[in-house]
Amino acid sequence: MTAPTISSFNCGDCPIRHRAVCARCDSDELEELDAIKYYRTYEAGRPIIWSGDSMNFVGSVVSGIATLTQTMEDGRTQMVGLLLPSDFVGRPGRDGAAYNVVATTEVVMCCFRKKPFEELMARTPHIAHRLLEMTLDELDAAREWMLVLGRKTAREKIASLLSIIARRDASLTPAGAKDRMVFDLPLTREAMADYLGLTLETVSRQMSALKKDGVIELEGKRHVTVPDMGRLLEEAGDDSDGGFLG
Amino acid sequence: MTAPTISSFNCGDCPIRHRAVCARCDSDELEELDAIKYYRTYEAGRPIIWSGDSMNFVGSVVSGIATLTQTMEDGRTQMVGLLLPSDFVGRPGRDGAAYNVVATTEVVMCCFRKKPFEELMARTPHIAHRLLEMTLDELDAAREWMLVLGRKTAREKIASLLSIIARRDASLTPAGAKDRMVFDLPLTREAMADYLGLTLETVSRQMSALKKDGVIELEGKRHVTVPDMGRLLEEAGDDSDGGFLG
DNA sequence: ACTAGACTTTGACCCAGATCAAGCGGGACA
DNA sequence: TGTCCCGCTTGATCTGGGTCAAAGTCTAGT
Repeated sequence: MTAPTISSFNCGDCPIRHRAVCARCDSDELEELDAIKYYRTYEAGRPIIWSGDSMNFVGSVVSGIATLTQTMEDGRTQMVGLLLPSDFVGRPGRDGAAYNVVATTEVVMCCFRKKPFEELMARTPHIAHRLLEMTLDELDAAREWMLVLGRKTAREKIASLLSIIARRDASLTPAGAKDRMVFDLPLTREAMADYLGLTLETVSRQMSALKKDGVIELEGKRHVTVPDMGRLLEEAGDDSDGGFLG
Repeated sequence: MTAPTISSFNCGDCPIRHRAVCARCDSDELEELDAIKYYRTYEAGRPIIWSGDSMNFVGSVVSGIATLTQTMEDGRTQMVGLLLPSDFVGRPGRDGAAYNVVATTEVVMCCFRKKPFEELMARTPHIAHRLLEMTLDELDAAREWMLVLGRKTAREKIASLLSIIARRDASLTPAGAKDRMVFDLPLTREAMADYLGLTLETVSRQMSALKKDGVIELEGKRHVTVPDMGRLLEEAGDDSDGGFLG
């Protein structure tokens, strides 16, 4: 699966039809989007966009996981976004990319050339509106994340990240058992460290500590079981189960 | 100046007319906004909105400075937004406030009851569009801030904050001398600490260190002179003057 | 199976920044 | 004019997490 061969969806069958930037579109609008869209696949580890490059497209993640990162000249890097299916990449109205976007797993993107998309958006409130809603959600997530980065201990940071990933998985599997939770980490220890502003050694140590204390169970490095979600949320420093309601 | 007496602007004379959520509105749209707006003044130190409260209005900061903060049960607090004139408060489509909003100086808000504003926004692309643009800017700022919180040293954090404030002041005084810069800190040492994820003692020490090293000059506690902006940006760990271009 | 290489864990040590604890300075108010 | 209070500075000490170093483990490829 090395070649950038394109799978092609009819929008009606698209797995992110109801969550992406097109979620609110009616069939006419969808047809217009259909006319300017194209798919593109990126292998795991490949850059999708490099900071500073001029961007000629925007688009949605259809499948896979990508990260948004910022880097300082000396190499320190901070993840500033974790892109999941339906998340939007690129900023209408801006030319140069502000961040590095890298495929963590194989990623399929539904792309739109920037100019036509901007024009379409200008006359399609359904799109602009949905994009606003998604951006507000991202801003909320970023602010939650700022509390984690600025004020939480290493243990709380790890617990926070695990609960965020668990919560997201729960939203895909709606019939969630509230207590027990099982999922695979989509990130390496290093990526977790970049997410949380830690070193990978500290991430590893804290994972081991949480395991020793029975907060999580590990099978291999990536497969996580949380026997008691409430306990994990306490460890994260979030007031009890607020994270599920907020 | 204790009473919540209301000054009343004609929108045409409003100091934030061209930067706020109404920036793109034509005169008809402005009239509609005018019909549902009201002004409200908050004294320095007063809460504007408390996290969890249900919000019956949204609005713009007309003058003064307010902070957005998040707090953990044990009192650790992290600032997640610094609201300046023209910044928007509240989220259309959400009932409960997610953050504490507190007036740092005396603040005048131009408020809209939420329901009518949402209705107006739904049929006024100029408003929705401008709000999207502002939200994207805030998201960018939040991501910049995440790099500061996650990866910068205390000294770099202070230098970053100072350069952000200097940059903003420069944008109001467009004829900026590129090198030398003079401004007043709008924040206490404690607020700076909450902004940067530090303690107030560390903020104080790093301010002293930057002063000793000639990066800044201090007159009183709040009046800052930056003799060489390039130097400050170096100290912030930003690649030279990228901050002014980005 | 065997080896290569990437990812992870664990240990020993160190340091930036937190914590604890005095003092300082300047404005408001008696 | 004093004194109270709040914001700020500075010093002494402690510690969570970083740094450096060495093994362990999993997967893919030969």
